[in-house]
Amino acid sequence: MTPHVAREPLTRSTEDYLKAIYRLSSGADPVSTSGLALLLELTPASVSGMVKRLSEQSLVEHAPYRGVRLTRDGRRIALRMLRRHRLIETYLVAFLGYTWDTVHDEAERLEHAVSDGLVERMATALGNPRFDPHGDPIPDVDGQIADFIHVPLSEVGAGETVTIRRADTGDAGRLRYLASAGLIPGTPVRVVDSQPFQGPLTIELAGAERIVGHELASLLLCSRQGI
Amino acid sequence: MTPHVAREPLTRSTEDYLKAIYRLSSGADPVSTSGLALLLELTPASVSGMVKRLSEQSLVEHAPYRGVRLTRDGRRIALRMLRRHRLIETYLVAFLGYTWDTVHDEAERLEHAVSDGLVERMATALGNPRFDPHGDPIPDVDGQIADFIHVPLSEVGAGETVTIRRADTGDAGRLRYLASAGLIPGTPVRVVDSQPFQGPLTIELAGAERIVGHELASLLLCSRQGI
DNA sequence: TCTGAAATTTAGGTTATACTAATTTAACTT
DNA sequence: AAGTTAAATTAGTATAACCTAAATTTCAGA
Repeated sequence: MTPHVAREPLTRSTEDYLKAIYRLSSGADPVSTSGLALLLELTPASVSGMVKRLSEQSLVEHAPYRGVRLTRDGRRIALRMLRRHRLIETYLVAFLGYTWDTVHDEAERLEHAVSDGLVERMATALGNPRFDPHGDPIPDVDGQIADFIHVPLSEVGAGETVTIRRADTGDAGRLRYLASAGLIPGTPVRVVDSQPFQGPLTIELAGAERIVGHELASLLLCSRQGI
Repeated sequence: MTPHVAREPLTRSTEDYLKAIYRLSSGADPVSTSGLALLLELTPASVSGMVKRLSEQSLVEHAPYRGVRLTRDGRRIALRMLRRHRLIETYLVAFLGYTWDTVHDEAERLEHAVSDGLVERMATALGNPRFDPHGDPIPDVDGQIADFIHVPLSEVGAGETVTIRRADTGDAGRLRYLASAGLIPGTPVRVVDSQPFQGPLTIELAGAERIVGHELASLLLCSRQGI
């Protein structure tokens, strides 16, 4: 179905750049060289050079001094990496005793080494999950990705009930704390009170009330509807 | 316990070279450049260059024009790769539906990407197996590797009973055939008759008699004692 | 002991990806 | 509109690991 252009094999760097560009492309605005450099922990000069090569391979479109964006091919690869990453994380948590705050680095390396076949076997073993342990949606084989509206918990009005969907941080300390507090994806939460000016929230969670600071609440992305 | 020298991170090539050198070091004789080149599918010139670099890192000892052998450090790394490779193969077969003739390539890539932690989790999930699906012994965490005496089935005398331990080939066709014939590691076999001059063998396997050609019989390495 | 073939190493070149330093472009301020 | 600053690019260098071609070493047999 998907048209596969015969192309030179992807290097690890190529995969990392495409993934990073995808990650930074919220909305349609092009991604900046410096943003990429920051995320990839490289110098802007290195990014400039690599971006030029990626654009020669038609994986990105580059308007010099203006920014990069993914082409259709580039996006396809980025989504494939995202699927791999999230499925690997889910697999490690489900079958090998990892916790959601420790899977990232392992997945980061494995995603470049697994074959499509292995990824699909893992998906099957997991029952084709649609979300990873952090609540992030897993793209399907054709690159379709669930994209429902997320509201930071900090912006939910008092009285409203929402379901936690994602913890928008990679920080292990915060992730551990959130998990220990029961604030994990899939959990329904009712906001009892929300103080203004970066103030704390009072929430009802599993029948009990609890106070959450503004910073953590802003990381918890929630949805209003069910699944 | 094991003294770990702080050293620059191992590249994928380094790991592959050390593994290959280990593989070719049967006995104590040094390994030849051309042998390595053949196994790694590289030119001898490339191997020469890399061997020099490895010896600067004290991972091998190189006597120019004479051959290479692993140092203690080099051997430790080679055995770690072997453990990874064989545990990954075992895991893929046990948990993800792979067959013993299809795991090699996947393991070949994964062994460079997994962490020690993941390898040990897989080992635990498998109950710390001592042999992989091909019957090859898996080195333990300290690099100890089972090493019992192997006799090719073709050289077992009539009347003797042995246990198949390893299929000494990477050829998928042969592996598939052997499996379909029930000739897999762990299986006890009695040699009923053995014809001379590369002739076929008659064996008794699971109560039934069966004829096996000399070539395949020579690939089946067996042990005389139990486990 | 010499010699020539085979094995090995060295010399020099290529590619991918990084770096630093220098330059160019864009954008903001006044 | 000009000047300043921030961002991005180019220029030139480095490293790992490969290659081909040329030179060197080893060793077996005459």
